[in-house]
Amino acid sequence: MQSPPFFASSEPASNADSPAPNAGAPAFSPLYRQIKGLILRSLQAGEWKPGDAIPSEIDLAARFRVSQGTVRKAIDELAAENLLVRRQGKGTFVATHSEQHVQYRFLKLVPDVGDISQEGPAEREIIDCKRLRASADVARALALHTGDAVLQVRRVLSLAHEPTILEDIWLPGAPFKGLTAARLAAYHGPMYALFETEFGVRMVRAQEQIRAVLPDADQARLLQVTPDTALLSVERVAFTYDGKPMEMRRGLYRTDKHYYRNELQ
Amino acid sequence: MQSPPFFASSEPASNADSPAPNAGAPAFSPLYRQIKGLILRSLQAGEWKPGDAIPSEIDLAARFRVSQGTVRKAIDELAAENLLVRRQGKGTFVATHSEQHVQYRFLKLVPDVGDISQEGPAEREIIDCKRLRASADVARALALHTGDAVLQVRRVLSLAHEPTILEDIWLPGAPFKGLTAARLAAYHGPMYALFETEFGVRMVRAQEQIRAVLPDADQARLLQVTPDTALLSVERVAFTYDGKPMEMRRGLYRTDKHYYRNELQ
DNA sequence: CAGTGGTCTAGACCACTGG
DNA sequence: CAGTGGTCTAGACCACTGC
Repeated sequence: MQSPPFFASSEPASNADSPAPNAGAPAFSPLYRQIKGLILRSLQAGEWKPGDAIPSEIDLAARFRVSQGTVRKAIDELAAENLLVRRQGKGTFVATHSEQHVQYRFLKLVPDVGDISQEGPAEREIIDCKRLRASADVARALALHTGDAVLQVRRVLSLAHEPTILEDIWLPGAPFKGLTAARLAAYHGPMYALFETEFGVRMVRAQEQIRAVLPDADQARLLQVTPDTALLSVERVAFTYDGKPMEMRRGLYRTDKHYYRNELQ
Repeated sequence: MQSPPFFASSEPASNADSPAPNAGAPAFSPLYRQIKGLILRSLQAGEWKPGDAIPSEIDLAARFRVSQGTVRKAIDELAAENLLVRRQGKGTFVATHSEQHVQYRFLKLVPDVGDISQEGPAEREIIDCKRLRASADVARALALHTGDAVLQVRRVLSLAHEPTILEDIWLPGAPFKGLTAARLAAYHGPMYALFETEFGVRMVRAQEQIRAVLPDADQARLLQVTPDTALLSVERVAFTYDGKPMEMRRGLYRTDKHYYRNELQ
């Protein structure tokens, strides 16, 4: 192997290691993080699509002219972030929302008794799907300007044949041009899988803000509860590879037969 | 370095890698996991206390007669699980709830504006602290029998001088013999830090079940809200090194000026 | 069987800490 | 400066998959 090739690279300074722009500190970045950044860039660029195998560690080591161990450490981190999935004997694959046997990776609601798979697939009903102008809140969450075009979807998910989740979803208009209620209704599988295959938008990370609220009349009716039923309000912003917010979602969860599960570590 | 020493070891089969007792499958366990198990055992046994430095990687490699890289991988996993903390140039330390600058590691409630440190330290008021017999629910959560002695604590935490969290805490009687309201009130710092220093109980992991509820009259009074205020119910079970549940806790959170924050990845 | 990821080793060198 | 964790390499071998 030759000397490390990327320290004086002509690559634009778009490393994935968020170097915290301190003018004074050169912010040492180890080689494996630079490799990680290059792999990430290939993922963003769509060189390998969700579900695909990426090249073997040996191939990547040759491509980047580093040792296999260095590639390995880069892939380790990407796998820990759920961007890649390793399968011994087979290869390393780009994570996808489609074929994951955990159908809803970001849905933390589980039934009091049994598990989510016993309830069968969620029944989905699209209540509404329209284009409108972003409110200040939505614009801020999606890093848009107030008044920019956004798509709003309202839907109800039923678990065990009981309406359980009411969601309002806001999407930036441009990347989701062509998304309609019909298309949503026709698609079977997680919404994020549809985003992947139809719009090339891959959600990799999200953060949620959870509160307890009482529903308004509309919400109560759609969830078939009385207006004095406390509900979980789950506000989510989801991000793509490059860290851009690409979805905002506000869910109202009934928690009479389910709970939001969280592991602390 | 000599040949790996632990494959035919006389150690009792208490590896940390949960070998899933399939009689048919020998369940290959790599060396670094066995080392991890041994380090974990030393942690459980109290060989190194929270806040202490553990021996250097070179020392551990010599002790276990493996390469530094193997020790390193074992420590990597323990650090990823927040049981150890690495500090370059200084050493590897046993994680503690005491001196962490994130004072409340397991508390995910954050203010709508600003951050938790701006609100100053939480004011704590012990409402009640008594010994009683475990109900069926509590016994199940703590892996006790119904009727076993447990300690129950009720307290209110105020953030920004406003009562925000009402907690009922149940602890198994035996390990917490001698814990009184006075002792709790006298201690400044996280309750889990007190558990560490005074009772040798170290919480390393927890899971929470979150629901939306309405308070009863007592609860509403203590939190200074009206009974029609929706609150977050956060039920937590916390575990020690050996995976034994050692605390059950039910928190009621006001979410009018705070929210429960969760990162999904 | 070849090809993949997974483990283990040994040694060199770097970055950071504190005396 | 010595001691710590952090990086990088190179090579050997193991475990798993699928042809």
